[in-house]
Amino acid sequence: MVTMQDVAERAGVTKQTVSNVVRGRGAVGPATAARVRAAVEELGYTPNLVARSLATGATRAVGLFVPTATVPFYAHIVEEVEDVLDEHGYHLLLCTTRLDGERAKRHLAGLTSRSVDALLIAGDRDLIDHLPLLAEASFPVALCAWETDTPDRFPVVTIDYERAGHLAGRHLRELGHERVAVLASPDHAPRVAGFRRAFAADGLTVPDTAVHLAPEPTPAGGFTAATAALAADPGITALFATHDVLALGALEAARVTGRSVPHDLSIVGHDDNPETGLARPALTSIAIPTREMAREAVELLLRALGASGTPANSLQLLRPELVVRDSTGPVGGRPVR
Amino acid sequence: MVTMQDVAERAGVTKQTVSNVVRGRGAVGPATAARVRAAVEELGYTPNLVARSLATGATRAVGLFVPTATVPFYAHIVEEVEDVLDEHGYHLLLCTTRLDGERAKRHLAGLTSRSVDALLIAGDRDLIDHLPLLAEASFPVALCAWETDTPDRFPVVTIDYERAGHLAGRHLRELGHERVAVLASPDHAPRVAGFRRAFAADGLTVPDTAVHLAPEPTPAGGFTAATAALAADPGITALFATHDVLALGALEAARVTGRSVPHDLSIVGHDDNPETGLARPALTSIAIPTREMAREAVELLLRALGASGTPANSLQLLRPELVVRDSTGPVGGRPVR
DNA sequence: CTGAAAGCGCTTACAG
DNA sequence: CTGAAAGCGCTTACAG
Repeated sequence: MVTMQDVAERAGVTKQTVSNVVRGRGAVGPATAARVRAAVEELGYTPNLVARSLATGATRAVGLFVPTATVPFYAHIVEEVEDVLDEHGYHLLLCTTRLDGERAKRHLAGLTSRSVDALLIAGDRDLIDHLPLLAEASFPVALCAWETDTPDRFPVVTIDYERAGHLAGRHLRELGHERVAVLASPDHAPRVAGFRRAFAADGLTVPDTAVHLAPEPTPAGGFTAATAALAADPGITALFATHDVLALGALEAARVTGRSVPHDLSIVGHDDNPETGLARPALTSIAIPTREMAREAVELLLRALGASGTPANSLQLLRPELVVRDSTGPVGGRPVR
Repeated sequence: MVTMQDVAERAGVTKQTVSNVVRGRGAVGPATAARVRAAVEELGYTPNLVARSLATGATRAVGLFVPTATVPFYAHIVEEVEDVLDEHGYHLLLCTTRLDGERAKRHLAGLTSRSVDALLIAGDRDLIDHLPLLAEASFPVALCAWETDTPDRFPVVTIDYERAGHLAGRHLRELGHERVAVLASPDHAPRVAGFRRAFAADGLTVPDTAVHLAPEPTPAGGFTAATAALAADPGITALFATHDVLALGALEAARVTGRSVPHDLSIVGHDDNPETGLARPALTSIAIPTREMAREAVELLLRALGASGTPANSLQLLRPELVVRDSTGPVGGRPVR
């Protein structure tokens, strides 16, 4: 491996000068600089980043924890984080925790030892018990995509999930729906609360018995929950699924029970997952600014790196938006004719 | 930050001894070791990985290039790679290239400078032009998930895609299909070739006019291609989609043209993507051992790290399997009654 | 079983 | 504008 010293000898200067030229800093005469650059070229010199890191105390790498990479929501976060890092010349160290707290802890310990300059934790509940370990971390830490029990020790950039639920509820209210049900994943309490608030504003109640937990966050789970909801109260005219994949199952349940969507049953999803774009009828959903959220979180971290070192401890809420498509319509919307 | 020297002073030994205790190597007396461990505990010492890397020349990090993280196939590769690395105490440095050759090149340059111990490139055509840069890399490089134009400079672990196409073709032949069409993505020539071989074995030809390129790897692209195929030859009884998402579009095209699947039209997909499990009828597909492939590739790299340094330059082909479900049936299968 | 020395390849002040 | 020195925190032989 060719070192800075080799280049220096070749160019007839000292390695300090080579360092200056390579980094484009410090004052170097144009003739000297040219000579150094030529030597770099001839020798095929490339600086040893590890040595640089040891000297500067910065690795130019940022760690990212996500629960998994196979769920599109997190895959988009990964890509956006990488984009921002790339723009700033940083590398991405990825850790997926896969519902495994021990694994999460192990990775955390590994990263803590100076191998990253900052750490972003995206919606990772596997890590929540180990968060105290980070209290004494020597680098900035931020959280994003956090829905419930938001830790207050670190800055958080997330979605206003309560508002998301409210958007869904208000949309159904504006269409005149009164008897409705909710298909929810266990972690989605804020969405459900927001949904209820929209009904409460009109003096209506969404009872606990109308909230059906999906056994798993898949179309099959949504099918099960929707079937249960329809059986519990066959008179409902609309369904709010706190996740698009659950809405997919609800669509199937409507089909099986002979209900036409949206004429007999309106369905509104959540996340506006592009991967569910093939659903028919096209799903009305709540769009989540996932990539913007990830970007804000990384930039917050990177700003802290440039400045004081610790980011301002704040909670930033990104706003979701209602996207109306074909799966929702006015109550009693079936053409009478 | 507390250093090894601090621990040494506290324990009344030299830092070399601390090093030995921390790494669990070298011979240290039990009493001394206990004293050192206590000092580590009290001071909250954690070794500086960067310094260790500079001294040892190993970073215990492996780089992975993938085209994107948002396609499930690659997301699974990412997770499997990370699993294997985790088992061996390595970290994952992730780079997605996103159809951007310049970006790929930039990342490659960044990683080459000693910041990874090995590099795995998964099906990344964005990188193919820059592969020569790696010829002089000081660390082992391997490729996986490569379908066409497999570079022969590096070891490759991939899928036997030709065999995958053959499995699809043979399955349709066994069901008696003779007039068929193929919906293909441009990069999937080997799958198409294998498919044809199955027909050629029986003296049948799948003409070029029966191979329809999908404009994009999405259900919409599959719909377009399938519609074209059905218009070009309304008499076909089966369709092979070289990608499950294309098969999804084909299902829709069958519906639109009033064909019942599998009675009027058999459809076989490729990849056995779990995310397409909601298709109705359930899709017959070719299952790809994605995670096994990723595991083999990383382990090959890790083995090289332990041994000589350069892995044996070989081509390893993992075998796909046919998974029969409800979208394929015997030709002329519509019940007559 | 323990210690003193040299070195990994760079950067950061500080003289000239 | 250029050079000699010290140091980043660890590990690797090598003496004792």
